[in-house]
Amino acid sequence: MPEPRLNKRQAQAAETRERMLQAARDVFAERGYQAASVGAITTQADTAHGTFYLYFRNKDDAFAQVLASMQEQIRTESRAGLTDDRHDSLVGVIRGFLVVFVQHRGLMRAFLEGMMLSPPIEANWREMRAAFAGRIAHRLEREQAAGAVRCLDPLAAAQALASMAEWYAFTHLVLGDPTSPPATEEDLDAAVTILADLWYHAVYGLTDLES
Amino acid sequence: MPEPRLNKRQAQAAETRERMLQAARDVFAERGYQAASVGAITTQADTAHGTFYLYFRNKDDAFAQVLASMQEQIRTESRAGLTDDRHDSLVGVIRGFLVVFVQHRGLMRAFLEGMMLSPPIEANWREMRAAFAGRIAHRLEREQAAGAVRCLDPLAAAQALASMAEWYAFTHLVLGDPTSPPATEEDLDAAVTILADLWYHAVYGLTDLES
Amino acid sequence: MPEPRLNKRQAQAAETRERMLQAARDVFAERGYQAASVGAITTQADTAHGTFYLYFRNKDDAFAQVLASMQEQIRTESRAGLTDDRHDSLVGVIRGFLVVFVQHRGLMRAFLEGMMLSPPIEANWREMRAAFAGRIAHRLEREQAAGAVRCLDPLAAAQALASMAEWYAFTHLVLGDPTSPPATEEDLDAAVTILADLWYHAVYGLTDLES
Amino acid sequence: MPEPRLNKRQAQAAETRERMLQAARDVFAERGYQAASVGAITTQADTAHGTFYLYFRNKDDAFAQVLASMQEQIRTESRAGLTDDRHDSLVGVIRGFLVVFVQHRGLMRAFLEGMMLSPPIEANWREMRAAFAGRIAHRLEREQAAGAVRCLDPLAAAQALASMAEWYAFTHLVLGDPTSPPATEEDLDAAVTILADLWYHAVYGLTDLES
DNA sequence: CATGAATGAGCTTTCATTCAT
DNA sequence: AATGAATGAAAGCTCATTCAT
Repeated sequence: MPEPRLNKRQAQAAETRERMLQAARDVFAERGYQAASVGAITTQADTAHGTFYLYFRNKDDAFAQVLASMQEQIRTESRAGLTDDRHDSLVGVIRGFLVVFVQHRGLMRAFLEGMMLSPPIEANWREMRAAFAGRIAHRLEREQAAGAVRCLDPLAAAQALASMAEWYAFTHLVLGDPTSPPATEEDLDAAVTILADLWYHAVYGLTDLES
Repeated sequence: MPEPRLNKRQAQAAETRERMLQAARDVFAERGYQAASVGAITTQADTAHGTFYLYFRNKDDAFAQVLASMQEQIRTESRAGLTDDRHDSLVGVIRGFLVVFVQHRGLMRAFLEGMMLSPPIEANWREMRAAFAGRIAHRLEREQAAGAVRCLDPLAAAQALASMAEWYAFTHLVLGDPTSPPATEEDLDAAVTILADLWYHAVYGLTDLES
Repeated sequence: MPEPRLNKRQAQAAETRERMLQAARDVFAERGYQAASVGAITTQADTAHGTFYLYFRNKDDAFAQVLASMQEQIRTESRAGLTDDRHDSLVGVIRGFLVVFVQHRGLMRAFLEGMMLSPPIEANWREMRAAFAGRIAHRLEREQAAGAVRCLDPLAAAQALASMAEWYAFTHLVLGDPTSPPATEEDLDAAVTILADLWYHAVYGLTDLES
Repeated sequence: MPEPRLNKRQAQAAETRERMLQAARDVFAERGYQAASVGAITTQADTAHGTFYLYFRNKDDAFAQVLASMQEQIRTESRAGLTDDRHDSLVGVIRGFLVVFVQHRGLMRAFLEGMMLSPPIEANWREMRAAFAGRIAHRLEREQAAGAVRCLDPLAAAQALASMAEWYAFTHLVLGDPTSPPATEEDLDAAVTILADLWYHAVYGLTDLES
């Protein structure tokens, strides 16, 4: 059984780690990937400069941990209940996806920035997207098997549709005029509507090409 | 007949400017927006360090000029002949759009990176996208008026579809394992195919919602 | 009793700070305000370049701190005992004033140089002089009230007399052939004598104008 | 007899020289000694950058020529008529001296700045002051011989009194709050009054020391 | 576990001066 | 006589990282 004195130290360490991680989150979200500095993080965490390196191997590692914690949070929250209705179900999935961009605005921005600069971050993002596209592709395959969807490459289609949602979300909900206020609930609704509509028709729609 | 005396110096200066601009292009494309350094550019251009500032006000100005020259080239080349056929026409537009991403791989990456860091660059990109989306929206409106397209917000739809093309192009043709070779002609063809297919059905497709 | 663990680091830091400040003093005194470089200071202090910025916000801040330390030293030393005798007392004040110029030759030169280049430094100097002139003016007023001094604007007179002392001191004790040795004790004595004589007659002398 | 074609060139060259000198004057007066740049001067003179070096050996040389032309102008203008009256005569001399500071405000400031940085400029200034002090000393000697002035070192006294005028003029008429407007006619009058008064009493006044 | 002083490579920018034209 | 492109040596400042305490 661990002695209480050690436990106390461990507890304090855990508390420091949490504070540091939260500080990193804040700073990365506010300043972006490059502009975030170790000094700013330790100041925010109210620790000494060197303490940073007790919990992170380096700045990149800190960013990776921040992203990981964000992704964990997303996984926990996004248990979108799928209904029977194809369209409602799609709307639900898209909304769940977009909500993430709104909630983690600053971090998503930093994520994209980091993606352009650091291969590991790019790989991270690639995985995230592969998971999302994979689920969509899987669903498309089943619907194709059931004859509900016309013939198209399920994976490519899934990636393209995910791209649409992702980039539309990013440009409309994350970027936006920095002077103007962040995205509102109405912006989110409008985005869900147009994306779901196009997505639905892209997949289930029939055109003269099929006739 | 122009005097040779005057021309010789001007010609040499023009040559230097061209070399410098090309060097800036190369370095920005290779290293990205932030990591590019004035020193790397002048080394590449084989000039003295200070010469950089004869041709650019500063690093940002250099990047702006590089982007401008790229955009100029794009405008010159992208006179995609539109055919009568709706689908062929769409394929042409999309292909023209994607080709840019393939040709200016590194620069597009730096562009996106810069977008996240510098408001003027973001504004630049915003304009570029507004022009593209505007043209699409305009076309959608006309087709709606002609009854060929169902009721949907033309601008929002145009932006969403442009997002799809843009981000799919970026992630598949620009990003990607830096070790693996760049996108091939087949990658391009595949991208055009899936994007055109989805786009076409998203706009012209009819589903049970319309019945 | 202070813990040795804490003290050792603090002591080392204090020592570094002192070394850095002394180095800054030396370099500013030797090269002047503009020509002094951060590199020269850190070389002199035998520290890394970046260490400079641990102790000073920037070069101007370093200069301000150097001046402040000089002024502090002056304040500490200049507790000139005033005697009852008007003339002796004046000689004491003037000597105390001049001694500063001799002791801080290089720094006074840099001070004056900085004054011409940087408004904050000018303001600093202005304050210093206002304090000196203010004290003189105050004394003149009292003596006027006592009928010992003829009618003249006490503040203007104080400023003019301070100017005389200041500029004579500067030109004779600070400037001068850089090759020739600095001012000697005799130079100082001679300066005190002439300044005190003129000052005394300027204030207490009677001429045909008063008859 | 020189051919007219050559003369024309010479005339143009003279005109360019004049323009360049005037531009240098303006720039040095406006920006000061260090901050003045060759580029600013040639821009102001509306010539090519390199042309500067046809007329000046380097920046220091340009400043020296500017100062020389100013001093020439001062010599030409300052033929102060001396009256029989000692006091009036002194007022005239002091006023003539102060007027220079008011008229050449910016240049005087640059002069002082340069003095602190460049030995040749310091030497230049030293000469200028020696001439002024010499004339005063000479007059004092004559008056001492005539028994009108008490026993004091004529040269030292002249230097001290010149210092008073010089530094009071500089601090009150040249420096001044940069935000406040430059010295007015009233400032000048006030300065003349106080300086003449103190000077007169310093030289001709009798105190208890003489009794 | 926590500290924070110290490091030093690296960056952008300015500008006096030269010299081929 | 005039040009102006080219040079390159400085300079100030930031910040990720290390390590003795």
